[in-house]
Amino acid sequence: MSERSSPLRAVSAPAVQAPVEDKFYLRDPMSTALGVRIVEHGILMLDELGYEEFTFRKLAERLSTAEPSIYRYFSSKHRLLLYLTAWYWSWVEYRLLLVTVNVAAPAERLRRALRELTRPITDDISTANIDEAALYRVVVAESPKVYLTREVDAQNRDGLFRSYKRLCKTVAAIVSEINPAYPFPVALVSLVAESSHTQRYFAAHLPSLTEVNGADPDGALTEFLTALVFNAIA
Amino acid sequence: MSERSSPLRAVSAPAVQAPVEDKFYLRDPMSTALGVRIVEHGILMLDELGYEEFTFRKLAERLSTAEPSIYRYFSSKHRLLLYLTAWYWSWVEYRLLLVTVNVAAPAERLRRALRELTRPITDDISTANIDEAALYRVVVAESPKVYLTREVDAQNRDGLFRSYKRLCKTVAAIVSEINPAYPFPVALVSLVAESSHTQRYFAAHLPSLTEVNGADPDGALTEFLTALVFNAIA
DNA sequence: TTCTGGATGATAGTAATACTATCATCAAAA
DNA sequence: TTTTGATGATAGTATTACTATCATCCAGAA
Repeated sequence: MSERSSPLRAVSAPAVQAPVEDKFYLRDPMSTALGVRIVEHGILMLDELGYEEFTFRKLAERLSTAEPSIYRYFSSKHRLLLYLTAWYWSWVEYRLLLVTVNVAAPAERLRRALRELTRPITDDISTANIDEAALYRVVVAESPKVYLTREVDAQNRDGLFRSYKRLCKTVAAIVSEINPAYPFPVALVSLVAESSHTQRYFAAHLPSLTEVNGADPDGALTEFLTALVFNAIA
Repeated sequence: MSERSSPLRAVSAPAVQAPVEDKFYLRDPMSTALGVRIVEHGILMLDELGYEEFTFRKLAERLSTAEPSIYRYFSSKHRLLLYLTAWYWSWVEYRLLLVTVNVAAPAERLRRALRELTRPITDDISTANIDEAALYRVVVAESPKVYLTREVDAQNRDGLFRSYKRLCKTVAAIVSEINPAYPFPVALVSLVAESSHTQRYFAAHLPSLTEVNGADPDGALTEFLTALVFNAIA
């Protein structure tokens, strides 16, 4: 056993034993060396192959282990993706809190929060074994698949979307601070969160569906969505 | 052979032989009785089972035919979904043009266009054999899966997303008419088109991610997105 | 009327996927 | 030293996503 703890816990609630997190996996992948490699190379292979082509058999081959060993951690590749996206949202929330804490003016806090929400995540040394940039690409290309299934309701009941919902609620609270009368704060934030991924995907694959494609696409996207929010709540 | 023509052609370009449309299917489903039943019950089964659980084998059983007969029309269930979503966007564009033609004021034209873009589609007698309401639910729950695959680029090259792109371009032109300086007209429209589905899905399955959930959710969604657009381009 | 082509039905088969079961091994904690 | 828990290795199942083949059947041309 290693001394690593689950990234979900590390990021969001280090000291608390959150029983709900266990629903993502059968065995905490961050508690063993094999588990860490499953997450690490799971991200890389999802990035390389895409969700549909990715299989546990291929991952097992890459890790020189057997398929059942992976199933001991995650009951399906869908659960692995669910785990990775939850990790991603927790990580975004962590960074978002970092840059907004101690900022008095709510407008500036919102501006910073939106920047964290809409910019791509590049690799970060603070998380060993996790290629953040690859994870970000996986989230952009695959994350809607975690909730667009017939198991959403059951999985939502199990708390598997908690980190995403909490993040949206956090940012929505800033919106309401600025304009308490605005009737759609959470919808506005979840729209921005989803759209930042969708528009980036469009820019890469269906470029005629977006203008976010010039010299500085990242800056343009943040600018586009930030203006959208501030104009909506003005 | 029946006298029906492809709905894609019927809606978007009745008189033109559009060679590109053929890429959706191996044989035009609207040219035969079996083809029509495949589309008709394909929609119903996708609505009932969801994309993942839906298979051509189950559809064949329901139609009292054999699996290979369906493969003669569509090379995969993904192609069927692609065909259905293209049909959906063509249909939306048709209705949108109906309610905006002969409206002089661009602001009013945009308002009407956004209403068509964001409201749910209910059944319509003008399309026999097509349950529009079921198709709409399928599009809301499954449409991102048509482009979130590794085949997007090839399929985009084949013109399979043409109807969606044309619709966004059409509405974006109204936006530019109102404010020629607005830098993101197409992005704004594709964002609204996607978000109208996403927010509706959230309302049904992840309700804490949106406020579009009260007494009149349809009205609230249209209002939310319309205000977003007009404030963005003001 | 016969012929013929195009659509369908029926059956079979394949490679791969998404798992599950079982048992032996092996290292470390108790 | 015993035992626990993780892993390795092998095998097997049901289902999926197709493909191949051939017989039949009906409508329209000759």
